Amino acid sequence: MAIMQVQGLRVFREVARHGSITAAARTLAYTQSAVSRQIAALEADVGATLLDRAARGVTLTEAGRCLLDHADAVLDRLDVARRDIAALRDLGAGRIRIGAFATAMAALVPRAVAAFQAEHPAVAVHLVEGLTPRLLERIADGDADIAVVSSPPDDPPDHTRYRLHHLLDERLLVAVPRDHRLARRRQVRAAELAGESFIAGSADAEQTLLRATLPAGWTPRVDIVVREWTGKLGCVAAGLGIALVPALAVRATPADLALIRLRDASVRRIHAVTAAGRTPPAAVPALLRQLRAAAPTLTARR
Amino acid sequence: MAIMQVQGLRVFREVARHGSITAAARTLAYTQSAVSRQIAALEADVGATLLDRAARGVTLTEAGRCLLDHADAVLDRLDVARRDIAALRDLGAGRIRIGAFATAMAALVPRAVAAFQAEHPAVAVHLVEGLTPRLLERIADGDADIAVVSSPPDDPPDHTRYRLHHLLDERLLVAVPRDHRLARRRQVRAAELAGESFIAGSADAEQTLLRATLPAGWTPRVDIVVREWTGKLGCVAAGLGIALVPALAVRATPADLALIRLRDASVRRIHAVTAAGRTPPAAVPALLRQLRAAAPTLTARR
DNA sequence: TGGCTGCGATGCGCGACTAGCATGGCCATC
DNA sequence: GATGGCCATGCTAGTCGCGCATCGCAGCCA
Repeated sequence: MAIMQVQGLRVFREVARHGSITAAARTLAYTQSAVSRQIAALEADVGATLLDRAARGVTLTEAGRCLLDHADAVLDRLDVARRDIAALRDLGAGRIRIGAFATAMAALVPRAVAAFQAEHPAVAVHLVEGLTPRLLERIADGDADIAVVSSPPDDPPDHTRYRLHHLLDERLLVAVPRDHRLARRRQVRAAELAGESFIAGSADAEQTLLRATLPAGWTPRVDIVVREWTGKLGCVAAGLGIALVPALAVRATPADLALIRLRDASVRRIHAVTAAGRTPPAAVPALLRQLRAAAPTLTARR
Repeated sequence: MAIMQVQGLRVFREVARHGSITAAARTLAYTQSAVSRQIAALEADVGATLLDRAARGVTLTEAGRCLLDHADAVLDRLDVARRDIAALRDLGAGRIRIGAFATAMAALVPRAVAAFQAEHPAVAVHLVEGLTPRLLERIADGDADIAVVSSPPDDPPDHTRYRLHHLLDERLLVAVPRDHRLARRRQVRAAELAGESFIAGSADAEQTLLRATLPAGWTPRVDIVVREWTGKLGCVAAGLGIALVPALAVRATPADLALIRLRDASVRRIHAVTAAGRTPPAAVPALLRQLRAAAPTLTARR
């Protein structure tokens, strides 16, 4: 048995509106016979007479009136469905869930998101900060749509599970006081920092940053631990030591200290990551474009 | 372009439920290829990818989840429509608007309606009392579904505009006091009533009742006018005169008077009338059956 | 690592469906 | 009684959709 064709309902609604099969056929660009048959099929389907045929057009029966209500609702709902999906596609609606590691949250992601929202104000943005492994989990589980993660060049996220969109390679900077012996240098080698006292964000964080590059067995001397960037850089400015600064964390060069490129430090590769097998929300490519646009502004050296 | 086939939505819902095209195909008794194509067609129609195809089954995309909501609503609504129409057809719902002239309201219609309601308690019954011409108007205008009307045998309602369902021919009775000279008779001729004093319901109502049969120029003598049947029959019992009584108005023979069949009075034909060109609500045939069942019980002479 | 299995996509062919054409019947109007 | 408008229907051709078979791909296991 035919299963209540949408086309049939559409035709039926038009017939009901016009009170005439012929008139409905005209506006639908069908022949009268086609419409007549559509109605007949619909009647056979629902098992009731829908129209009373008279000399001048047709009239709805009780069953016809009943069906018309439902047909209107159904057709309207289908229009809504079509519109909703189009809105999702054209970024007139929807949602994007973004994950990013802490440093990316400093400037890269906020700038990209701001530009994205200016372009697509109807899309809801969810932001989550986290460490790279956890962010990748979220992507794999479908709990986030896109994540900005950092990874060593020799250990990128599994490209069979993730689609990687390279954004930039993050340089590591060294912050030194204005009067430091290296303050005039544009770049230094890590080895030259041996013997310096490091001001760290946490006891072993800088070790992680330097580990890949520094000679094995060499451990930077950490005398002061300061959590916040402002405090850390304040200590540097006061001459208490030097500090490693990921380039992404720098929004503007502070006046009272120097930032020197660490020449041979392993760069961290910054990727935007999406799930490999999944069709991303339409907002993802748009945000990706903004991330790509924002990335160069943060790698340029001042 | 195809217009969002219902079948497509149904298939899509099943696929979403199972998370697998093959599994959905099995439960739908289709081949995997058919379902795969249905989904592809739906995707082309809405202009968005609905499923992510993985090695183990499929997952909904954002657009897919969006469409699923709407598809559920639409399919549910179609089921409701089907159910509603079936209910109308099977008298599990709906309404019937009945018109009837006053005398029919005394017993015929109430009995039929009572039996009908016992059979189909879900159908709402609207009752309207009125004169035959007005009732016929209502039928023609679609303001009533069925009407019980009376008409002279030689002037039935226009059968091109109305479907007539003959219920009974109503005899006219004469009510006389128990000690009246005619009280023992089973029937009388109208001519035998000449000279009698009539107790009428209204000044000229009885003339209407008798006009067709009585010799032209003969006018029954009306001395007393009493509106109500009970009062009218009370007057007869008290010996104040005799009265004409439509058979339908008699529910039980009063003990204190005699009812005599008026042999040559023009009978009134009682029809149930429906609109000729219109499909009646399903309740109409059912009520018609009850009217036909109730009619004989009111024509049988006690 | 190579066969195996399960899943979805697709080329091909046939059957069913459906729209169009032409015709016929019915009713109202002139 | 003729005419015109409206709906139903027999017939035909084009289209669509399903099934069959096959292919490609990914994960699994020995």
